[in-house]
Amino acid sequence: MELDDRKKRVLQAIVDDYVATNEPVGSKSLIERHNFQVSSATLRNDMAELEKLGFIEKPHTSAGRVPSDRGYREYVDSLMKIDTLSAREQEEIEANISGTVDEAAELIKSATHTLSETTGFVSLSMSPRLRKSFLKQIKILMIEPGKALVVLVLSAGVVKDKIVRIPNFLTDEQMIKLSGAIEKNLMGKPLDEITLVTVESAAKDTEIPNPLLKQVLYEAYTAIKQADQLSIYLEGEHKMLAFPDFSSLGRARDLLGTLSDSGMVAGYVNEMENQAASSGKKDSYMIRIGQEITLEGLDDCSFITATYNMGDTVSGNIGVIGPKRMDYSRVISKMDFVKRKLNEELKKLT
Amino acid sequence: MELDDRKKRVLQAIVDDYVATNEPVGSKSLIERHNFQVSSATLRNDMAELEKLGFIEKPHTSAGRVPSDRGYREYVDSLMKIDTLSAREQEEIEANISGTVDEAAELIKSATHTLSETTGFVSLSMSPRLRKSFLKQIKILMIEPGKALVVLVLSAGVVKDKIVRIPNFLTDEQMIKLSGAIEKNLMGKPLDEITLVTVESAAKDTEIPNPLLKQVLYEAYTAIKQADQLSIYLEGEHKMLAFPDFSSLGRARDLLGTLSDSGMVAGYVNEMENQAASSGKKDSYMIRIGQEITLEGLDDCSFITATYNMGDTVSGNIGVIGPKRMDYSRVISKMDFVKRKLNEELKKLT
DNA sequence: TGTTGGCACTCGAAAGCGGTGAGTGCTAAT
DNA sequence: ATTAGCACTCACCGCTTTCGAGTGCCAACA
Repeated sequence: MELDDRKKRVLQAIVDDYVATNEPVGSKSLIERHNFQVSSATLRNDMAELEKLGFIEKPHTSAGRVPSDRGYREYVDSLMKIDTLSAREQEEIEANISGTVDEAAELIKSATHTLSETTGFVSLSMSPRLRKSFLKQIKILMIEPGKALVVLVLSAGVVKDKIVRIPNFLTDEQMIKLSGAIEKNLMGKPLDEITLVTVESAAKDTEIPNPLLKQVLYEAYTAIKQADQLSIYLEGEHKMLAFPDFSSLGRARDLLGTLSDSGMVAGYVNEMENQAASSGKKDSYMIRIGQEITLEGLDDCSFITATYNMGDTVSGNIGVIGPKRMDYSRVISKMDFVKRKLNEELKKLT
Repeated sequence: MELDDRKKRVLQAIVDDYVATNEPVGSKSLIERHNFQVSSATLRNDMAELEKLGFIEKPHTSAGRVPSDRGYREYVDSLMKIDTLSAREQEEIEANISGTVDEAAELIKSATHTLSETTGFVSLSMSPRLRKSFLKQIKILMIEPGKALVVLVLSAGVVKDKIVRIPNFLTDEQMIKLSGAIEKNLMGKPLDEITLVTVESAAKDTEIPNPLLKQVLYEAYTAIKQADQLSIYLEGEHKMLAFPDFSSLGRARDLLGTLSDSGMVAGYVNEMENQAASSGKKDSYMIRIGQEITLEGLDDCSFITATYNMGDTVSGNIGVIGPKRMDYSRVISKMDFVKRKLNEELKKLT
């Protein structure tokens, strides 16, 4: 069911106009704004057809047409051409990302911030998926009797730590010995291959009494497992209130309510990433429109994400959430640029 | 200009009714709901008086009265009696705070969460003011050539760390020696007494070449200074949208916009704390109502904070932001209870 | 077969309008 | 100082009217 050329143009024009004006667009105004070489009656016929095919719909009988989710989908998949950013825009983004920050987490946060600023939407980032990164160092520092700090240094330059409880009577020297033994045996292992058993066997050849060992090893293990937990960072939620699309208090509340459940959002982003990966994605971005999003209250939103990389095995996501009535071309090109800059900067860190 | 007894009762009744119904309250309905032993005409006179004194005002000529900021102020300062929580409420709060968490930051976060849940408002917490805490340990861990991790252990059981850049050719042993020297000299010092000079002189008696030293010391110093920077955590912003008081999109946007600037909010909380401290506060809570709040868009809110303590010298704040048309008594008693529980749990940690 | 002008029809948005009722201030009597 | 009474105000509700952009359909045309 291919659309003929003019129908494509019509759909494209409807999306463009609707995005620009937030008014349902009618056959007359289409003729005025774009120079189709046909009459409004002809367009009316085309529009009726497009509606039958599910690309557009009318809010009520006597109004213009509005793109449906499917219409937007067609638009982003084959109608729009991605535009390039002006030099000034590029500079602005670059200035914000390539700052003085040289910790990966800070860098990612600054990219997220820039993304929200430049698009005016909600932006988000997922922490890097560290499962596949490997342990470069693990140190257990005695803080005081009964309390220690486990410090993990991972490939890709990430450092994680966790305060843990340990048996009171463990001495400083025992701890150093133990820490060394664990490190020697786990060094170079990817996080997802480390199990409690691995950790326990790593400390076999120390002569520390077993009952003391047990707890420390378990805590070290939890510290490692905690390191590869995903977390999400969201920014600019309030900006959604600026869009007429959410001027109904109810919608706005649902939306912000859902976004406040960061675990849920994180899960969804993760799902998107997995789907894209398993379907052999070709694009540099992933996109979900309106009802395609399974999160409550995001029916009027679009969700666009991209993947950043830290080294060969570690990656994460950045993304934006905006009204589905958005200028997809601009947003995507902006996100793409932010992503590329972020990747460049991350590479410098390693 | 003291209010006579009945006028006090009238003001109190107006606040109570208005909080409960969100409708301007008139003389007739006052008579109905409360049993004043006088006629509505008498109350009208009293109300006219109260209005002249600035405690109440009318939204428009032919409507009932609404408390002014000054009215609320009078109410919280001398009219309301703080009620006690039911056993069930106490249990609910206790269950949420005294969890398995045993890191101070986590504990504070969980208290903040509970606060938002139980009040239905925005809640917030400030990180502990660590200026007065003293250094228990400082370790500099070599991560890889050119990169190290500075780990600070502070009194009150707080651990902070920061990744820093160091000269490439600094060896592991040099680092250990240096780290030891710094620690020996700085141990026990309150953070706010540590200056760059202190740090530099702490490393005098190592035989490491000066140019190498300089950068490390500077980085150690910045790590220390960074540790006592204040940060704020906000939760439940979206809940504000549930209140009819912010049903105008414009107000809601202003409010959430302001709250999203966490630096600004943190500054304000800090200011509140300082004012309270310097004026010899008596209450266990601080409160700002409506226009008293100097943040933009919070004219219809009240801001209530309390202070939590970690050890003798370190403290921070928790608080809530809700519509100024709130049940002050309940909110205050809840916050007070959360604070007490939090303090108990924090004490266990040290 | 695709295109066009014409026309009756639809329906939301905006504007106008009168009634209702809770509330007020004022005054004169208690 | 308190009260009953009364005229007045004004937001709110529901109703009707008008307006106009937009539609679907039809008959005519290339």
